[in-house]
Amino acid sequence: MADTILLVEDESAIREMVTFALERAGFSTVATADAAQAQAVIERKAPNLILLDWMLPGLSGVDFARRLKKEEGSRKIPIIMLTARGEEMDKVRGFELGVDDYVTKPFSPRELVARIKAVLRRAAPEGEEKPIEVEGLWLDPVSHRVTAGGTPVELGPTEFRMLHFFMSHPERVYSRGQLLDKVWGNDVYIEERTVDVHIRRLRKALVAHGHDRLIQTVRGAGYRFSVRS
Amino acid sequence: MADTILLVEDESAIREMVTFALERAGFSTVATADAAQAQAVIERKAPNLILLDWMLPGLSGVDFARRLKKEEGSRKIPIIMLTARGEEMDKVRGFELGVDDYVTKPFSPRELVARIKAVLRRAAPEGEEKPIEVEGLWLDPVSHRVTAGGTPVELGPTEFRMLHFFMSHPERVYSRGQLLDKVWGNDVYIEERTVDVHIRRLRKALVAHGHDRLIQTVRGAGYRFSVRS
DNA sequence: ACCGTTTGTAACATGCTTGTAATATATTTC
DNA sequence: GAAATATATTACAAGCATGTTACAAACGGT
Repeated sequence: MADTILLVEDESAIREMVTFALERAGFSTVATADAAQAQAVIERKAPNLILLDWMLPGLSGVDFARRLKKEEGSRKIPIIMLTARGEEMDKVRGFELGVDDYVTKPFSPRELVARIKAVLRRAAPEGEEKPIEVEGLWLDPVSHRVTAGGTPVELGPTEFRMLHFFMSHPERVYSRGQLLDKVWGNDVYIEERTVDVHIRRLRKALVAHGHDRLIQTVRGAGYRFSVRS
Repeated sequence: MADTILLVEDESAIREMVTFALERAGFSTVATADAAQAQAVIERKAPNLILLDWMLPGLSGVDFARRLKKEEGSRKIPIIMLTARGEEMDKVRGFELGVDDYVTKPFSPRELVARIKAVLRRAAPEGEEKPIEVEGLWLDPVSHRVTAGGTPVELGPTEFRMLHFFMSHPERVYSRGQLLDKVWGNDVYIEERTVDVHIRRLRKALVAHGHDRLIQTVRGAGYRFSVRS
């Protein structure tokens, strides 16, 4: 679930400072010193955002950014440029390249983190998610609300995500492992039995209006959300 | 939230002069030399106003303005044309394009800033003028006043903007980060937890008439303004 | 320059959520 | 029918998200 940030910066002092700040802010970070290494990381790890130093040995940050924005695989990854003071005048050129934001050195860790979050927020599709309905059970992703026959259903965050996933993928069995991936995130280390507990909590919240029957156990396989009994 | 002005001007001397004047007047500015670069900046930064030179290399200012007023994404951005003396006769044509004002070279920085402010003032109140009411809670953007059941509610500026935003976007969850973007502005970098404090202040001001229940916490997601409990 | 107000942050308090383990119940297998 | 296996249920403590308060810096008007 944690976003991965790739930092491309040749000065090791800045690299360490930034890495430390990002890790503390809950990001997963990878740091490289030049474009070549960075390219390898991008292909292997598919980072969610790239922090790119303006001046780099070998291929410059500007050229590298241009190349990234041309390649199909990396075009959509947001880029934040790290520039020194005197380089500010070239901002236009950067924006023309499709760079998403700039941070001018020296910068505070807080500002950097805030800008990263802002860019990630803007990059994320502000989904026009429509409410889902099944047999009088409504789930509205926008208002983050669930109602059964008009009356509100109280759900914890995990149960909400789980129900949301189930309702958008009905009539299909998911193993506990798959549910951990889909509902919790790709890189979590949790007991598979824990899924049972959350299934229980979800059913408990739905039982008042009889909607718990929609959450079905498939013995030996996992769970399924289905209208048919 | 400082307004961002995009300047499109091919003469670098004028570009620097105007940039300096605008920065000193508290605007955030981006300058480009031609229409192609400007287009990129518009898409990235969504400036609040565009200063457009009448004569430009490549696509002329007139043609560029026409295109901007045709595109959905840029139609609403006000445009001020920079013209030399002899070109005044064409003003009529320009106003037909939907250009908002003209400034004739040579102009004083003071005059330019004044015109920009005037245009922004005229453009800003776009439909967000009417009072909003929810369950006896009134917010009037014009008089900048809030009343609950007839009696006035004391709010700080930030709380007012926040309530205004909430009341015009009800039944929808906003994360702390989104609220920072929407209520504080795009270029401000503040701790997300600060949102909590302002939520608290807003609730405190509304509690006297029981309207604090409209500001709802959605655990793990953010806050929501909603009539329903 | 002064004073009251507003604002952002830190620190502390509180309540909910969550993952796990332990126990109970159901289903299959032999 | 007993053992083996799979799922259901419950209880709980540790962690985490949010609520709340206090305070100092910044701001705005005079």
